[in-house]
Amino acid sequence: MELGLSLGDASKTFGTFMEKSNDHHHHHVTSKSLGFCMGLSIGPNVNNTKETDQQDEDHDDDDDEKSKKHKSPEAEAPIVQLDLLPNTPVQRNPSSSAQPLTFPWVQMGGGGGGGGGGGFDVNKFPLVVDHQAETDQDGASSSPNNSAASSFQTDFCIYNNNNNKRDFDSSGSGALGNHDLEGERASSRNSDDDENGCTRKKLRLSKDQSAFLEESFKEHNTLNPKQKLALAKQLNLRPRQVEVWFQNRRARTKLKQTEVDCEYLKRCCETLTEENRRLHKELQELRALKSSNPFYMQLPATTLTMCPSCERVATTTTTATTTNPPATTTSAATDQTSNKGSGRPRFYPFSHTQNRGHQSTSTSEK
DNA sequence: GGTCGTACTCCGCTTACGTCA
DNA sequence: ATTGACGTAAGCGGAGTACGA
Repeated sequence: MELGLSLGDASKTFGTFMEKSNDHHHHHVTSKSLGFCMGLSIGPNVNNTKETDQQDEDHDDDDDEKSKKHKSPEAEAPIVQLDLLPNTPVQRNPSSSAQPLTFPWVQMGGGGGGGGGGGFDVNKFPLVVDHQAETDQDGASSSPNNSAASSFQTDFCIYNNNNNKRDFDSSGSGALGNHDLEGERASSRNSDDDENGCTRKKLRLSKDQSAFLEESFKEHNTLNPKQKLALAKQLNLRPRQVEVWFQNRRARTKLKQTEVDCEYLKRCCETLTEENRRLHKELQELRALKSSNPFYMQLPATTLTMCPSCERVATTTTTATTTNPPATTTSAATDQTSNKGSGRPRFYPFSHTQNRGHQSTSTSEK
């Protein structure tokens, strides 16, 4: 009797898994490839590569070098990829794709007395905050972000008055006492924060601004200085704000990707545990069958082995007296030790010598 | 060519604020 | 009205890189 339970060459199966994983199919480690290896591919992923390639195409200007500098960490993201970019609709100008994106708040600002061709500028201190007009405009969208922007403008009034007009804080939050502290903590690296003579408080970007940035992030998750300035100008934000937004956005993407990876690996682990349990049970059953039916030993053994390379199943019938199991479980080293000096011929159903694409599962064959 | 200082950007961590249930 | 959880803008520090002196 011969029990040919080939679990495959671990290393080869791992390679197979990796190849499959890179092929956008992140299935579980299938039971078909009986190799007990877990592919935790942390190699370069396709999506990021594509993204950076596109980025390279976009950056055929002077800023190429700088924009390429910090590419590598992102390129090493795990292969388990999920498009985490929300499908945020951005209101593009449908009439002309060549024209820059326009947003309602830009036009509102121009027509609503914002002046200076500017729209709703969250970074400029309004001389007079027309709160009624603001709420009227917000009424059209009823967006909480817009309302946040309104309170933000009110806060700007506060900061524009030497950080001391706390009574004007319309938000009524309990953090008023931190305003002076905020002012002191202004970073020297953000010198543009002080261009208006005061330090800035944290703000909420408007819905449209976020949508625009999101669209831009879809195109390239990093910015070169030129793009940053253009975005900042288009959104009436400071370049530093655009920069921070992209940094935070990348961090969020990475965090979510990590969560997805973790979940995927968890499922892989569960699958492999279950597979391991099943194979152990199968092995026990076969051993029990072997002990209970010795007559079975007289029959030619049937070896069902799967090539780890091409996953082709080969069935071979041979005599029990002249063959050894190709591999009971795992390593060729084990086979080597067990057969050392025995002089027994070994049998493998695959003629790998004729096909260089298939690696032998045992070194003792050579 | 090697070294140093500076500027810039990135990331990770953290803080603080706004929003919502 | 209060409160805790959550999302996120922003600050800070360290690291890496480019560039000129």
